[in-house]
Amino acid sequence: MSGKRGSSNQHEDMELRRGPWTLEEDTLLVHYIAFHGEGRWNLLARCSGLKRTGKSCRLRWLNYLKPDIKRGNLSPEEKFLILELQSKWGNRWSRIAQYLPGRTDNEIKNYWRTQVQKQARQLKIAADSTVFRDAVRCYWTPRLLEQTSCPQPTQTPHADTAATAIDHSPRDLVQELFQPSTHCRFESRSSYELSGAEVRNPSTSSAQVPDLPESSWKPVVDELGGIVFSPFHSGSSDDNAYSLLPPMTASADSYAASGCSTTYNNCMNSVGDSLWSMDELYGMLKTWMG
DNA sequence: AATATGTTCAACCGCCATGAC
DNA sequence: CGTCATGGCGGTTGAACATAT
Repeated sequence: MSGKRGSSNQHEDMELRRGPWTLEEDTLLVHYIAFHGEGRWNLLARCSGLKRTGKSCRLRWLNYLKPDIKRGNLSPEEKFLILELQSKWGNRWSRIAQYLPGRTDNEIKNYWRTQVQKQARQLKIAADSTVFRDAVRCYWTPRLLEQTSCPQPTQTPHADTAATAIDHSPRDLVQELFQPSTHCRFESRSSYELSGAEVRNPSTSSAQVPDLPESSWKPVVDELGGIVFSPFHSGSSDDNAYSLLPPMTASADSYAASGCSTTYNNCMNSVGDSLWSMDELYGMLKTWMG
């Protein structure tokens, strides 16, 4: 709480309200800002008649009342961006939020905690571990990409795409982040790189997926911080597709076309058709990742 | 229908950086 | 240079709601 030290004034002496904001308070805050603009939050709190701290007013405005706040569920593109940027920058939520127009750092943080960390807990992996990040990139990211209408790479890759993409829409940024030649590769295929289009439509793509030994399907961390991709593919389009759980319903053809290894299929088959065991999945991941 | 458990997300807290004095 | 006020950030909490038993 700010303003604890120093001057004792009338505003501090009066009882401050806490908890959920009322419609009246919201109206008061919106009208005040309409007349006086944002900023100087403590002054705002004192002069507006709100019995709130400046911090509370600022938070309410930035996270809820500001006109350009976007409502509703995060799009696949936005989720993809969160995963990708979090892997680059860690929990720099405000920085990540700069690349998702209309989304607040609080919302992104909540998404990460409720959705992403939940998966980590279920897998019994630390959310900040390399294993988990690889799992995100190998299972989750491809699914989100599938649900976007991109990537259809058309632009020249950037060395640091995010740093140059602040004015882009999430979809633009997804496309930039998903530049195949810089971000997607496999350890054992130095000359082979998946393009986004190939990933999206593996069964119809003209991609030349080479025959590789099962053991070669091993994701590696891209030293540039780009996407490290595994071709596991889900046909699912419901919300479960956001789960880290491996695909249950994708056709054998699509797996074959996408180059899915028999090791992977064997693992998946061994897990069963009804429920996934997180322990088994984690064991498979460990084996699979070497 | 009642209760327990899990999930979501708005709001708060404490710390830190910055700038004014 | 030290003190203080302020704003911003990331972590955490808890009420409301949803789902399971």
